[in-house]
Amino acid sequence: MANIYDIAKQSGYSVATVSRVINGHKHVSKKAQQAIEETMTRLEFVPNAMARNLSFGNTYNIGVVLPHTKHPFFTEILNGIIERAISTSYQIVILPSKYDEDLELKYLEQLRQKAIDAIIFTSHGISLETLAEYSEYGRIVCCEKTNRKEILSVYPEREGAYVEVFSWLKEKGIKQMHILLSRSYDKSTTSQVTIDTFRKVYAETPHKEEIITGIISNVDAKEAMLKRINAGEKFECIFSNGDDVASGVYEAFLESEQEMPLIIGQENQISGRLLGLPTVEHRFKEIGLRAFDLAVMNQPSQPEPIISTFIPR
Amino acid sequence: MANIYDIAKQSGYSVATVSRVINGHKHVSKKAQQAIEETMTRLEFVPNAMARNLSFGNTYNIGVVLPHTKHPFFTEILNGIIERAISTSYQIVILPSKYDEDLELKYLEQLRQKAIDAIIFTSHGISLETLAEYSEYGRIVCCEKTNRKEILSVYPEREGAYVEVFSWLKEKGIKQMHILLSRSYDKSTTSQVTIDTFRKVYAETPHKEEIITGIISNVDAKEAMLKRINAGEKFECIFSNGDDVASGVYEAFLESEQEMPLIIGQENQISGRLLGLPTVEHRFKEIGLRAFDLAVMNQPSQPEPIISTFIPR
DNA sequence: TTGAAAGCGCTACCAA
DNA sequence: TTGGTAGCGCTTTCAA
Repeated sequence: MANIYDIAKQSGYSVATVSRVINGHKHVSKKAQQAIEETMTRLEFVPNAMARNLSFGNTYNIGVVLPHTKHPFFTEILNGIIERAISTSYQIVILPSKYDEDLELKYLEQLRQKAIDAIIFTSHGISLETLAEYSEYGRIVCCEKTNRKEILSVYPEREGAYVEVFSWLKEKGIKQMHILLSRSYDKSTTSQVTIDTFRKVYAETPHKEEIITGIISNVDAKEAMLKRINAGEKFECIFSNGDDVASGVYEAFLESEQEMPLIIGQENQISGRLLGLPTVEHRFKEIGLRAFDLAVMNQPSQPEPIISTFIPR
Repeated sequence: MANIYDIAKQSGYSVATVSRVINGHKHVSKKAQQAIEETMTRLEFVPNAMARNLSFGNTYNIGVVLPHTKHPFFTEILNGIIERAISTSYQIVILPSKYDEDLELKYLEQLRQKAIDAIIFTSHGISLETLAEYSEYGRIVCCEKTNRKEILSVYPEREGAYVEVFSWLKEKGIKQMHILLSRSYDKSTTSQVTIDTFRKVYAETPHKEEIITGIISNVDAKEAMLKRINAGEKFECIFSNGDDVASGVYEAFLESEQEMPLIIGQENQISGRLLGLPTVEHRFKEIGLRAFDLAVMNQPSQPEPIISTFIPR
């Protein structure tokens, strides 16, 4: 593979001039430019990306930390990021985490090693303190509300929509409610908002046994519900964390021939529409679009809410 | 940021020895190792990833070309790739293409520029000839059946399942069939297999008007079907390219209060299960797992089929 | 407008 | 076991 020295030698100019041509800089004579370009195409020269990055000091890589890809929160944010990246010179590097703190730390180290220019945490197992510590090595954006100024933030503003849902349910006369969550209250701000909003609207704390965590997929939901149904538990209303999840709940009741409770979904997915379930629409893709902008831009910014809406059905 | 020279100076050893410690090489005294490691932690030193890559001559980046992320074929393959990559030292770089040949060429150039070590095409707009030409710069794997030995290949073997589907439909007495496709016959091997298998089983060529292309999402399907229903077209059976797509078809008929035709889905998605539609299960995730292995390994290999199965309902 | 040479930060060969 | 130094391939400053 030809390198810049070969081009210099064969064209009769210096590497400095060749470099100028490569980068389209001024102060190169027409003659030199033509000779060099001719030589480059003749030798099928392409500049080595790594070497350029080393010289420039940046990588044009944006890392995206994903715990998994089983929930639209993550896949939709990723889609937004990808869509936004396509017309830029930046590339998206996937950093799968499984919420593993060691892995997340490894990725933060990559920021320090300048293997990536910026990092987007769609979610994080590691503490915000630790994230903040690494912000000196590159931009860090987080898809949750955080008030630390070192961390850029764009997040779904769920509370308004949740207030609507719970008020709607209360008005309907719903007394008992099961809540399906992906992660526990102490680990997830989403879980916190959900429960806190319930508490606010209903003016009571949900029973521990009525909060079911560890539910991510349709199958998780179906299995968890079947178990409880078979144990004789009764259900009036189920507030789930996704339409696909809600469908799993629906299937569990259908299969065990129990009376169908009122099921609420989220994400406005196809499954929820087919079953006619009320749902909450979150604009995750927009969060991705915005997260990319924040990762690339240099200005600090306020946490940016992206508003969710309730879709009754 | 401290570099290897700083460590050398402060620890009293040379950069060569520091490098040996970084890479865990032999022939370093306990004393030297301790002194150097102490200095590294004291100065918060981390080796620069770009510089190492430049020296080593590889990047540990695998590029994955995705036309879009609206169909499980792409998202599931990507999931498989990610799952497989997580325990390796390789990273996944997303290369969105929209089937745009210029973009795809740009990505192949990155292979030449050594910005990525290997590239996986989940699908391609560019010709196999061109792909083959670039194979000298890095491993190229393609998620479709190709007989060129320069290109590694792992693909869904659909024909067997399609024979089953069409035979099943024929036995049921289905005479007329509409076929929904993502891309046209000449551009997509999937479309070719679909139509060729229909032809084989039914011993007749499908009517041009009964082949509907450009259908990728649920919404595409719903809109296309509504248009045709409103134009007075009649439907006996619809073979679609996905359960979510099939659901769009279902919704169109439901909305326009027409008699529901027999609808066949694919991908075994939640939506198809909820509607009780027959479907074809493709093991896309496995294709992703395997594609990653091929991209990382150095041995050439035969095209590898991953068998699809028909799920009647 | 051009070129020499000093970076960028690290690896690995060859001597010692 | 160590160190000197020539790479890896490119950019950029400083002189000319």
